[in-house]
Amino acid sequence: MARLQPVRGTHDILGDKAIRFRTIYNIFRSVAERYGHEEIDTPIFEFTETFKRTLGDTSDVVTKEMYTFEDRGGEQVTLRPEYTAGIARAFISNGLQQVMPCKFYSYGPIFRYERPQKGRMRQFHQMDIEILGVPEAQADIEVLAIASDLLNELGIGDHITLELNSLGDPESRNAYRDALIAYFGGYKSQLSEDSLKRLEKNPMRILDSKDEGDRALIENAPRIGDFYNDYTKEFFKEVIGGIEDIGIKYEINDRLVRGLDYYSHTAFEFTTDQLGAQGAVIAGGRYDGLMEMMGGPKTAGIGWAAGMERLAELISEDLLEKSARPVVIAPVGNDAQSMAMKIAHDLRAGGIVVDMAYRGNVGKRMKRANKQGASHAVLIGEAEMARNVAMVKNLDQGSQEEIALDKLASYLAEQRL
RNA sequence: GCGGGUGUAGCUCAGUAGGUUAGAGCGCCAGAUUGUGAUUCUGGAUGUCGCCGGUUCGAAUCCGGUCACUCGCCCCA
Repeated sequence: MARLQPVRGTHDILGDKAIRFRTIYNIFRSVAERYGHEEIDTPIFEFTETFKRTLGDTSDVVTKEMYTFEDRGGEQVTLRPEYTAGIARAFISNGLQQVMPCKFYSYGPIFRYERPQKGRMRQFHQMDIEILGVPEAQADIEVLAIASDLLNELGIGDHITLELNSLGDPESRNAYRDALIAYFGGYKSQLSEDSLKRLEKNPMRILDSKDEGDRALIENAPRIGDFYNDYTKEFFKEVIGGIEDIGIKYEINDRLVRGLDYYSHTAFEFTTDQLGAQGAVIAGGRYDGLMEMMGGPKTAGIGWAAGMERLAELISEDLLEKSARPVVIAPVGNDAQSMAMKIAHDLRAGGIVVDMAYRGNVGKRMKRANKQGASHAVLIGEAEMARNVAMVKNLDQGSQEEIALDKLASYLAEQRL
């Protein structure tokens, strides 16, 4: 136990947890496909440069959280710390601007070297949604609608708040940025150490600070809404109107920001207060500047990522997909055993879930069948074999009946409806 | 990366003025019942007391370190 432990911040997914993951993923996929999204699966690692370019050299993810290593060929590669960069790269690599718009969904592991905590692991799983090539606000609305539908179908919509903001187009955003630098620049002596650094590299991130001294300053800091130009105002209005029309509740949070330059317009987070410090369950935004920054054609983009582990903690037991109850075959004696395998095979070919009670006397095997949650036990011994029948016991009712082997599949199929 | 809490059987946990072979419930295995399952009864195995080192005649218990989990900071999904 001490020796064979998993790497810090990684977990085995089995049992109840695996069922939760599967349940959530299936709902996610069905919602995404209903919106016309198709599956994309990009490699789990990329050239390190891909992430550095997209995430920026100042972000925490790039500067201290990436799993980066040199492969045997001397290439610097990185386990993906987020989805968007890989999908954007795939878009460019595959020349997908020819087939725009592209609506994708994806699911898989993500890696970040962070201090593990509840809801925060080093290998965790995200579901991802992206729309590429749609600069219109309709994409923003659809992407939010997918998130909202997903949460509702997971039965947790009521416990989650959508916080929404607009970062504006580049013009609005730059004006705001300058105003922030001017404002906080006047209080340098009062800013926390972290925020001082942000002032130079990423002034909008100061708004995220939880430092008490900072918070007082932030209270009176300029508001982004005052810097929106007409286009930005119109765009934001359209997004808000669109989600109101389909009944999505939201709260405007004008302190919700994304520090990186390629973000614009819509930014949002779905958060819950039920997971402690790690409250964001889905987060995303519009990144119209990203493709160009990566060296591709200028292409609008918007998307979000959802944390599988966090959602898995929130959903109710009732939602879980129960696996089908098996029919368990209990042979008695060596001859029956080989025949049992054949019978099992035939039943399985007919779509029936069949398990075997592998060993022991009849009592033991029945006990086994019960433990496996079987609906029926199929008993085959010498007496039955001689007459080409099987004894089929309904484990819920305790009744049993002799059934001819060639009728077994149809009998069970009917019984188990 | 910083600060606090925790670490005993597969699971949930008892077990401190340091004292023989470390406990309970659940679960697991076997038998009562060699052709009939959830009950019941009987019996059994649970284990480097997270790991390494120190103090001591003697450490699950005290001390130091380390690893992991956990809560907060940070960051985010």
